[in-house]
Amino acid sequence: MAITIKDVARETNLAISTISKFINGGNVREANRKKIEAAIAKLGFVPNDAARGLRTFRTYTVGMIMGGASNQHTASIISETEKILRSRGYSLTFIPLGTREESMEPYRLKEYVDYLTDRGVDGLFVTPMKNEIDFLKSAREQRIPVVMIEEKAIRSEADGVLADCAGGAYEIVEHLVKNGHKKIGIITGPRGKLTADERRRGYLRVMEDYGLPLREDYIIEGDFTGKSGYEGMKKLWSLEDRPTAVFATNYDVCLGMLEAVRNMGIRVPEELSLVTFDDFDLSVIVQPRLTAVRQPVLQIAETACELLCRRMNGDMNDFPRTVRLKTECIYRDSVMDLYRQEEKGGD
Amino acid sequence: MAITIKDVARETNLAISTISKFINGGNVREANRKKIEAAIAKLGFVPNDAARGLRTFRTYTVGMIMGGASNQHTASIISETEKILRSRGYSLTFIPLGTREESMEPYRLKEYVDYLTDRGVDGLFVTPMKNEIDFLKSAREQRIPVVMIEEKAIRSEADGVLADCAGGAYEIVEHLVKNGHKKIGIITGPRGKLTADERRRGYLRVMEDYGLPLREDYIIEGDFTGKSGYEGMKKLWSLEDRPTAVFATNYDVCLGMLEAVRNMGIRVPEELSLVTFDDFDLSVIVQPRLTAVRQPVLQIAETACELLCRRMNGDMNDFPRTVRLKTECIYRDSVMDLYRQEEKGGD
DNA sequence: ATGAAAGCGCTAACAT
DNA sequence: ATGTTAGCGCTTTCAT
Repeated sequence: MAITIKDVARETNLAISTISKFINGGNVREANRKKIEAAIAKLGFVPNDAARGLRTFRTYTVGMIMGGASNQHTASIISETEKILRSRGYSLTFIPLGTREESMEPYRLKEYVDYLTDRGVDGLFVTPMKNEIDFLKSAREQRIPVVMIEEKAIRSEADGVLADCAGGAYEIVEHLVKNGHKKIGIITGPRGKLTADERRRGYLRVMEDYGLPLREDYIIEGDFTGKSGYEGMKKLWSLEDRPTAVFATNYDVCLGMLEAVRNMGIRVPEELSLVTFDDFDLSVIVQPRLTAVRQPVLQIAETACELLCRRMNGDMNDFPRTVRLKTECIYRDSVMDLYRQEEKGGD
Repeated sequence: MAITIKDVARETNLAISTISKFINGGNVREANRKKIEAAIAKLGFVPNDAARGLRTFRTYTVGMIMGGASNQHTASIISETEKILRSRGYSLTFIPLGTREESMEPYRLKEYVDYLTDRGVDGLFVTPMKNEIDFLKSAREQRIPVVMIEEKAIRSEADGVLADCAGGAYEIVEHLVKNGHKKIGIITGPRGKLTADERRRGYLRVMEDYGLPLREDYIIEGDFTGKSGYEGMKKLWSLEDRPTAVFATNYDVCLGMLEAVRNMGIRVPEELSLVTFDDFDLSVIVQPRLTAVRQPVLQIAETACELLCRRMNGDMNDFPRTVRLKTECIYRDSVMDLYRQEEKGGD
C-alpha cells in the first residue's frame, strides 16, 4: 500500500485529480491516458479503498449472512455470488450461520445484521433460518439495500429471490400420486417461514386437486432441522396405517429422515417411497438415489446479485421485488410405482 | 454512518482526540469516561473503519481463501474462524474455491491472493487445493501475514496449522492390518501437496512396520478429486488379485470411491473394507457407516486464529511455525475383521 | 489528562 | 482537459 495516487501524479507530471478522474473512467487526453497507464503498471498502483470509501461513503463491500454451507446447494450459491460480486468490484464479508451440528442460533440474526451495517457494507444478502423481529432495522435506517435469498421477509422491507417452492413441491408430490401413492406423509418446515409454508402448500394442493383425503397424522410439523426429519420419520412409521411415501421438505430434514429410515431398516422404495426438496448432492452414494426438487442455484445467485447491484446503484424502481425461479425435478430411484407393482401381484 | 467522533465530542464538550483516546482504550478521567459512554450510547456512534484504517494502515479485515464448504468439515472451519475473528474485531472477506462440481480452478489462487492484498487485508488464511508457483508473493511483499490451514507451503513462507496426517493415516491403516488385512489399496492425493504426501507416508509406514509387501498396483495416484476416487476404485476392483481393503485419503476421494462401490455393487465390508481420511458427516446415512479419521476442526480454527492474530500484532517470534494437531479415529462398520471371518470358515 | 492541528489517500467542486 | 484545494473521520504527535 505504499504507492498512492500521488506517486502516479508525480511520475506522470499530472495532477492527482487527473489521475483520479482517469481511474474512475473519466476522459483524459490520449497521450496522458498512456502515460498514466504506464505509470500505474510500473509502480503497481492500486487505489486505496479505505480512502476512497471515506469520500464516497461506500465500502465496496457486500455482506452475506447465510447457512454454514455444509451442503452443495448453499456452497454453490455462496461461491457463485462471491464470483459475480468480485467481478463487479465488491468483496464479500461473510457471516456463516451455525452449521448443522450446532444450535440454529436463531436469535443472532439481528446482531449479525447490525454488525455488518456498523462495519459498513454497501449491500446485504440474508438467508435467515427463521425471521426475527425486525432484524433488518439497522439496514433500513441506514438505507442499505438487502436482498433475501431463498426467503422473503413477511413485512416487505427487502427484495427476495427464491425458488418457486409451491410449484416444485407440487410437482414432486404429484409425481408420487402419478405413481399410485395415496398415503403420502410430509415433514414440514417451521410455520411462518415462507419457503416452508409454500412447500407445505404445494403438498396440500396436490392432495386437494387429486381429491386425496388429508390426514393430520401424515403431516408432521418439523422445523427444517435434521432432528425433526429423524423424529418425524419415526413418528410416521409408528402409525398403524403407514404412509407409502414421504416428502422431506428440505435438505436437513431429508438427512434426518434417511438416518431414521436406515436405523429402522426400512427398504426404499420397496416399503417406502421418498422424495425431497433440495437436490441431494450425495445422491450418487445414497441408496437408492433420491428423487428430488432441485433449486436453480446459479440463477438464484445471478438474479440476487443483479438485483442488489441495481439497488446499490440507487435504482429502487420496482422495490420491493420478489423474483421467483422455476425448480426442476430430478427423477431417480426412490419412488416405487405402485401401479406396476400391483400388476406384478405385489402388495 | 451519520454519527462521527465529532458529534460525540460536541455532545460531551470534549476534544475529538480525547474521544479517540477513550475509544482506543486510553486513560480518561472517570467523569469523562461516563460522559463519553453516555454520549456514544445516546448517539449510537460507531467508529468508521475506513477512516480509522486510513490512518492506521489497517483494514480490520482478514481474507480467507478456502474450498467451497460443501462438506461439514470445511464449513465448520469457516464458521468457527469467522466467529473467533469477529470477536477480535476483524471481519472475514471470503473467497470460496470452486465447489466439487466445478473445475478445481487451481491457477487462480495467486489471483485471489493478489486481489485480497490489493483490496487490503490485515491477514490471510489460505487452504490451497494445490500449490501454485509463489502464490504468496504479494502477501510477502506487503508483509501481510498468512496462515495456511490444512496445508503448509513447501517454501516456508507462511505459518501452517494442520492435522497430523501421517499419524492419522497410520492409525487407520494399522486398524486394517490389525483386522487381518494384508492387501490394502490406497487412493492418494496429488504429489507435492503436503497433506497428500503425509497421508501416503502414513500408509507406507504401516506396510513397512508390519512387513507387508508394497504392491504398486494397490497404490493409485489420485488428486483429491471425486473423479480420481471413482476411477481409482474401478481400477483396484479390476485387478486380478483385488485388495481386501481400501484407504481413501480425503473426503472427495471417498465420495467418488463410494459411488464406484455402489455402481459395481460391491458389498461393504463383506467383500471390501473401507476407511477414509476426513470424517464423513453423512456417515449416518451411508451404508455401512464409515470408519474414518476425524480432523480436529475446532482446534484447527482456534489455533489458526490465535497464530494469525499474533502475527498481525507483529509477533513474528517463532516464524515460520507449523502447528500439528492430533487426529482421532472413529471406528464404525466399514471394516471387516478377517480373523474372525476365518474362524467362521469364511474365505 | 486534555486539546489543537496535521495528515492518511482519495474524490469532487471549482477554477483555469 | 487539467489543476487546485477542501475535507471525508479518524489517529497521532505535540503542546498545554
